[in-house]
Amino acid sequence: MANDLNTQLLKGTLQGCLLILLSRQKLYGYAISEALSTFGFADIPKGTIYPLLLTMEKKQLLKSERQPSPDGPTRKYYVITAAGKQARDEFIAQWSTLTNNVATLMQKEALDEN
Amino acid sequence: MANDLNTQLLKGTLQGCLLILLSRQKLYGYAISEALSTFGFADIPKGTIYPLLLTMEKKQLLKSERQPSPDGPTRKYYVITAAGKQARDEFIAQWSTLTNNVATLMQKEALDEN
DNA sequence: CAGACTAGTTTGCTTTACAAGTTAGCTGAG
DNA sequence: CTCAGCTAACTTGTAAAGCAAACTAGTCTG
Repeated sequence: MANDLNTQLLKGTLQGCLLILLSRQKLYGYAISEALSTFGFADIPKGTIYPLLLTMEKKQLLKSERQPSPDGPTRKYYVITAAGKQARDEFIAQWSTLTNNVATLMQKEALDEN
Repeated sequence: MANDLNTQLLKGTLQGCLLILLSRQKLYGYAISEALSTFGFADIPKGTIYPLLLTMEKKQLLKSERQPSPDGPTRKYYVITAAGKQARDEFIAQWSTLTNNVATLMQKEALDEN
């Protein structure tokens, strides 16, 4: 329980994370959802990840290639595009700004104990 | 331009920031929007902040007191409640988890240079 | 009085996460 | 052969949150 990631906090972040993940290697949706959990994003539902990948493809941040799988239906691999790399770098810059702002806010504010 | 904070990245974060801000002192909406800009959250629109405060009051994370202002209409000061402090602590925990996850992801992934 | 500033509210739009359900291929147990 | 269980992807509909824009109103200065 405790630290389940609030659905709202994820917004916007997830797309950035996918761009970073796909920077190194092409992956298909099912593998992405497994990879994310190794980074602490436990159980991001497939109802979240697949539609997001489709949207990103429409925005031309990703392109896709179908390849047969040894264990089941055809896989759809996603590859990052030049526009995707640019979006990734913008995400990193914005993320850095945001975390700095929040860190400052948390430092400056003496929190009441209870 | 460059680092204007993406609207999506803010989601969920803003409520946590307000809880932290209001942990130390009661503030009214107009002052909050000015205080936020000193923490790097430049120009969060009033169309964002006022509705959020009302929602948080409905959720009983905040309560409000009206006090006359020397410079204009009556101010509505917001005070954090016990439930608000609990929500604040949960936000801090979740925020910490999220930033750790993203940091790990960014480290592990060697980013292509362009 | 007019304009600028302070202060708060409301309406409607857009994006995004997600639950839930659907389709479909493969493998191994019985 | 059949069925369960896993792999793999897509679709529909809903809710939350940020925000633009418009509106109401009080105060202060020129």
